[in-house]
Amino acid sequence: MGNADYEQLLRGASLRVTRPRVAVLGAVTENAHADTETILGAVRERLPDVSHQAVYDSLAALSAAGIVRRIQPSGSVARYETRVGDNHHHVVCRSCGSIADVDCAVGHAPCLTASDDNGFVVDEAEVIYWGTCPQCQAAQSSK
Amino acid sequence: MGNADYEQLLRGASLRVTRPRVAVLGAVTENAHADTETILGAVRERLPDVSHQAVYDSLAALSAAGIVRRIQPSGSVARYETRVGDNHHHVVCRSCGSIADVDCAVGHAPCLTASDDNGFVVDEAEVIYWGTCPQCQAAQSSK
DNA sequence: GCGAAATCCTGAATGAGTCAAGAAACGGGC
DNA sequence: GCCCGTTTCTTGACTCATTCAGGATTTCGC
Repeated sequence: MGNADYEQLLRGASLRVTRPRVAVLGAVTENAHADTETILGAVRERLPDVSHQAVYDSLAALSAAGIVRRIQPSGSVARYETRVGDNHHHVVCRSCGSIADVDCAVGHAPCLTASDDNGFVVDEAEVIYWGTCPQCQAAQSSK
Repeated sequence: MGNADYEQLLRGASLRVTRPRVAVLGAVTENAHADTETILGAVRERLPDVSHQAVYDSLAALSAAGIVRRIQPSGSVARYETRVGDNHHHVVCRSCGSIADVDCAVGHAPCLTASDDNGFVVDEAEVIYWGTCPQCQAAQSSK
């Protein structure tokens, strides 16, 4: 994906096209599930003088527009990804915190229907699987 | 539930029975989905001189033992509940942050099976429904 | 190009949560 | 019922992701 594509995405969401935003979008695309610090580093490879504040603002704007998705498993800092709108979920490693994508197990949005919603109007279901990643399994069994 | 019951729970989990722990357990039981500050306040009604550190330590010990469950939706502080082991999930209001329980929509632990686990060994699936609570719906429609 | 509005920068503040070291409490064994 | 080793609690300081504020720049419709 080139910068032109990112600009398209931004314009399509009625967002102003600024260099920090394009760079943030690129950084998030190339670093799935990255935390803010990693994104900041990646953005500075493209645009050395961005402030961390601009990155926070951009991420907030992109999240609000639905272009990026913010995920934050318990005990972790915020992480971001650009794969949105396809109903996929995440596995998180309890020991190292790494995250991987998981397509929804049971077809299309079955988990979206709560049996008793207590009067809430539900618009999204988020699933987080907790477990141990292959690396950590190997590390533990070799002890 | 009386303190004797809480003591039983603690002993059953091979945890030492201390007054802060009993008080924390009581506070979490009576304040479902409460954040740490609320729990601290409730604990101090029973035991005025507990330190906040003792509450953090107790919550960590109880969580590790599986007696309480820690939940932390994105953008929220940590919250705790005592209803564990029954595969229920949560609805979170996007505008006020309130949380309600939801029994699993599709029977027993269906969401526990990821379609492709990327080599992860999954031991738990956590589902968070995002939406708007009745109060916030009313507040928004009356604007 | 021009100007209003949005966005970005610099720099400081917030606050949930953690760390550390010594004091006190728990509970198994006598 | 008391002792002792270990766990837990207290006090107090500290970390660090994230947010807030005010002024300077940039964007984009006209």
